[in-house]
Amino acid sequence: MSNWYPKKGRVIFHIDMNCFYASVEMAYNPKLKGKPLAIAGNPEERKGIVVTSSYEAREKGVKTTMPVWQARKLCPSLIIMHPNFDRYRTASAEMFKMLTDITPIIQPVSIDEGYIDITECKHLGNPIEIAQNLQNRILKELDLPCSIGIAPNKFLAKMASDMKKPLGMTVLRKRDLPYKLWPLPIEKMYGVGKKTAEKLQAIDITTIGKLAHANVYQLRQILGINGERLKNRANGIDHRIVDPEAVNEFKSIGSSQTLPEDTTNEADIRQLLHLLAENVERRLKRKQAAGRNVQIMIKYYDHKTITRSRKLPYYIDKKADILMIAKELFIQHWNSEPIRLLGITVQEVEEKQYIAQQLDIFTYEKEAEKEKLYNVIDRLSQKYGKNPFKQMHGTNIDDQPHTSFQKDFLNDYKQ
DNA sequence: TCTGGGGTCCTAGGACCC
DNA sequence: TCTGGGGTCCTAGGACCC
Repeated sequence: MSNWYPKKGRVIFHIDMNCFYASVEMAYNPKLKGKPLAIAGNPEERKGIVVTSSYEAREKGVKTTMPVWQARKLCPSLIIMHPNFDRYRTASAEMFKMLTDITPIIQPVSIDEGYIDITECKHLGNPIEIAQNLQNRILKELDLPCSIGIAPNKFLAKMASDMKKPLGMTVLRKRDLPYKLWPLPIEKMYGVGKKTAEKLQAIDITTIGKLAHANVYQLRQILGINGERLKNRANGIDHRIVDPEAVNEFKSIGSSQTLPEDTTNEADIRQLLHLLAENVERRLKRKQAAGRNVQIMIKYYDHKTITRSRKLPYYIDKKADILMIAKELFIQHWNSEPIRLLGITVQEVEEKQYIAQQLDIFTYEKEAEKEKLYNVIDRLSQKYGKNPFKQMHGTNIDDQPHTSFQKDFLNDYKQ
């Protein structure tokens, strides 16, 4: 193991918290240590699946995304807890704060993992020492185990942190590839999922090493541009930088939920759409952002899923606006079959401070209102072949048969 | 008794303009 | 008369990750 920084090139860490949610619960309540523990969303309902589990549970075959009933069968003594997201967010924030004592070049990837670039941290010691100290500190002060991958780029650091768990520390340099990376089965490679693995296996690419030496034209043919990229990664080539800004550049904000049971009940559906729009509004507000594309997702009883979206000529962030578009899309595209899950996502999201510069706020609101009204009238007339304007402002809205959706929709608009 | 909820990125086809 | 091709935008779906 080299104790020296490379003469050229970077030194990247990938820090990966082990069984994060389960470990946080164990730090919080040490009596749970050494026991099979699973964190699962709504264990009593059908959507209850295992989100994370302790190593003791994994030994019994409990896996992430496994339905709770199945996990219980495999491990009758399994302790099941609801997720305490506030707890996890706090622990995560404390962990990331420790990283700032090493370098400001930090890129969080999710609540429990992130990259740092320590190329310019020679004053803190060699990479091994820095990693060791960090791992010890996280364990000592937060009572949380992590694995650290040390490599010249992000991809290798990511693969390295995965090689030893828990409390692992793995160096993966270019010269280590032939014996540390290449023997791994292709499906272990980051970026290769089930589908890609199947395609690669079909042409006898069964290990990362075989991918590293594969014909690039053949790869491009079956995987497109991604084939080339994967081959480069397998050869240890990855020029992506550790970007501290990336975390602020969110592009969409969505909320989705599985219903307690498959349904065609319009009241239930309407209620859920309200809830989803409210969630999205709240999270947009929290980020001081707005978006100009609304997408709905409908997953039917048979898991067939459709998405339908509409781009808007203005930015929105209010529940009523989000809901209006979502409902229109829903009415237009629901095929009346039982629904399992609904989702609303606002896309093309920008922080308001950047949007405000585009248009003076008065013009913006006026134009937006006008545009919205025209669009609504247009689409309603197309759909119902009547003059919807008369309905909206008329007195006899109940004279004609309306579905509850249409009524609800018009009510929303009048507000 | 199967299979959540939050995202990102890429592809492909059609509309439209020049 | 009967027709090219490039570029951009929009939409839908799919693959992948945690």
